[in-house]
Amino acid sequence: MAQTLRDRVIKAAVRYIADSGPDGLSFRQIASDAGVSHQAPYHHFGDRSAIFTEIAREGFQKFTEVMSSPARRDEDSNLAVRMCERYVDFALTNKGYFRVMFRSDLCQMDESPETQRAADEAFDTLLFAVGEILGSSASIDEIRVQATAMWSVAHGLATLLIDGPLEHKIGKVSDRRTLVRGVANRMIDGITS
Amino acid sequence: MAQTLRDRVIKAAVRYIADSGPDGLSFRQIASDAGVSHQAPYHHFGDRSAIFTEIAREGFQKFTEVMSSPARRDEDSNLAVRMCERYVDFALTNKGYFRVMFRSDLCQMDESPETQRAADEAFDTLLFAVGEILGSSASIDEIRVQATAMWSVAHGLATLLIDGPLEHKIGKVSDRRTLVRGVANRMIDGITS
DNA sequence: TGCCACGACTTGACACTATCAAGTATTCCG
DNA sequence: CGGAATACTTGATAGTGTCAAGTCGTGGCA
Repeated sequence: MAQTLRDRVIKAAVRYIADSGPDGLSFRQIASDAGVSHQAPYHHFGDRSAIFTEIAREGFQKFTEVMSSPARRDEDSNLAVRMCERYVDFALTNKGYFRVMFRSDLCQMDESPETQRAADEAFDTLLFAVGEILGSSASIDEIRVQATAMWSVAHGLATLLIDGPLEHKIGKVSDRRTLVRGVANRMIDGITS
Repeated sequence: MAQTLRDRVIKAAVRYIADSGPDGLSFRQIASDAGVSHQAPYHHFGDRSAIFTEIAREGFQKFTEVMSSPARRDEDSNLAVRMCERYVDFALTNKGYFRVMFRSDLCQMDESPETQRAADEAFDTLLFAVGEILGSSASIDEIRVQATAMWSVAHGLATLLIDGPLEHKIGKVSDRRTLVRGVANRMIDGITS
């Protein structure tokens, strides 16, 4: 099954970003790796930032799928902990996407309703989960603050693990799962108390 | 008082990063803005990544100062909440530094012991604070997990506010301070319970 | 069948970038 | 006085994003 050039370009870009970050990404390099002229990718993506925007869109889509899938047996039974774990897992196994998704300086959301919508959908799954955790008695405002808290802790942990000095600071993170559950549980105690 | 070219270059770079992110930063543009030849900055910083490394070093230094300064009257009396607030405040008022400090793909810590040390020192102030919060009965492991949790929530909140879609998602963050305190308090409830 | 429009790509050019290499001018020190 | 170090400059090279103008095949329609 022949992959289109468009797909190959995105795939190569995501791989590169996962390895070396988005900054040094070169359209021309990717084109030459794919064995096409330097303008071929340009035909599929208006400009350099467009490919980031598209990667973000796909990323949010994958993210939503992961976050809203039914619980598996090997996952924590607590919804909040599970969300946290999935968030971090997603980030670490999809570095190439994750590193782009939250970079408003890279991708121009305002020019891509599709990416905007994908991001909204992702956040909605989070809001929905927090609503379930807090129960029907919680106010909208309360849900928003709690969702922000949950999002923050998962996002912070993920970014610190990916790009930050966390590993270097707390010693070898030999068992990431335990760390994530530990952190999430502290958080959850705060939320549900 | 004549600022050295080195200082002017860093200042201009930090300002640019705060406005537009680190990616498009151009050595040559900065040089020409400063009215010097395109190689002048190159003389002070071995290469492009060296300026990021230096910005990170200064950033961590400022960060440590902010985090370890004595409590002011207008700050929250709870140490954990105060640390959280300061963290986010620092990030938002020092975007140019913050955007670089945690980007291991941009600055090569491993080649700069000074930056490495500055980062270590920053984390130590955090560990110290968590130690105080938990009291002397807490184990080292417990302190590390709690410190990671606190760091994660503050870091996540800060990055989401700076680069992320948070503002767009939870509506206008009209009173950031209230949001940060709200989030921090949820976290703290978890930690101290 | 003939034609032509359009998508997918190529080729060429331009301005811009980081970086290497080799200058120059000043200052400070033995 | 000499020379080494410091703080630059000028010049050149390779690589970059992007504009503009091709080419080439395939599908649809007369």
